[in-house]
Amino acid sequence: MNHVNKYGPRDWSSIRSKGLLCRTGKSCRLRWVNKLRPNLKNGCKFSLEEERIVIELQEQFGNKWARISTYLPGRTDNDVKNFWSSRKKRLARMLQAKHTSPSSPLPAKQSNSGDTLRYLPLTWEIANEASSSTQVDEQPSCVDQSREMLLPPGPIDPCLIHYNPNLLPLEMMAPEKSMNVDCPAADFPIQVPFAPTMPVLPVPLSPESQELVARLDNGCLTHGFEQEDGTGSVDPEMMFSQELPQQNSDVGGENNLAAPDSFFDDFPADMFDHIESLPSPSNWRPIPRDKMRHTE
DNA sequence: AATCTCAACAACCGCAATCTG
DNA sequence: ACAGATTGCGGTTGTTGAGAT
Repeated sequence: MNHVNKYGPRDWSSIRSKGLLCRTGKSCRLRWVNKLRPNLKNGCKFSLEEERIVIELQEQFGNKWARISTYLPGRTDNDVKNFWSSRKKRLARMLQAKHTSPSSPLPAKQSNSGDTLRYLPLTWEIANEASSSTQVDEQPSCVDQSREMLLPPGPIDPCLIHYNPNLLPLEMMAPEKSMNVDCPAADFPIQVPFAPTMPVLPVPLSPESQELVARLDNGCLTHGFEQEDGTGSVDPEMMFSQELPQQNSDVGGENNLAAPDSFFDDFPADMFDHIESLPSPSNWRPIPRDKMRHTE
């Protein structure tokens, strides 16, 4: 932290050469990016909204985690990557389970979703099993163990997506805006690319369930997209090319306001004065052994 | 209470791009 | 133009903690 305060988040190799730490500059940088950097949402689970963003952007960008993370304030590429691989593992397990016992009923937890579950386009999952691994990667599970249900990335009901075309990736935002991220994610002071409106239902349902019901009501899962007036269908790819930010394809391009690299460079010199500094050794207190974890 | 399973997280590794002398 | 150093990114693996059995 002191090094970053003094030199900014670069010149990592000098940390080692100056004997400050025995770690490589590379791992110092990683530690900074993933843990020490200010305004990270450490310990916060991905909100439904963040999950949706990841799913959408992963489909568009592929495994460009760094790029995707620029749309998720407070999340690092590592966060996104870990989140995605967790989902992938879950999906793999579930597909396998389905394969080995196709007639076996769903676990009680999942069948709690009750009638809605049987409307899901299960052929979607099965079809993807035969496709390439990347294809499978891009198509997360409809059914989630820990949460009741998560839907495939597409098609998404356009009525539920309100994309703000003025949105810029986090790195492009003015520092004072991007530095103001609070937990939980639902309280974003910053707009995220997708902000769905949840339908109001008489029965208390989880947000996930509400979303699912909304989609089912619109028949979007099985019939693709419909125009707002209900006539005809909309090509999902078409829709995404319109819905997703044009500037996405320009990230790193010449139209950028700022490239990620220059992000910190543009900060005022005293910016890091506000970053919590390490306590002096005299203030260190012993950490109970069972609480000890990667403290550095 | 002990053990097992699994999701989440942290860190390492290798590669590619970029920078610098 | 070139080589070495540095930085950034994505894949992978190891660790931990919580919940289930």
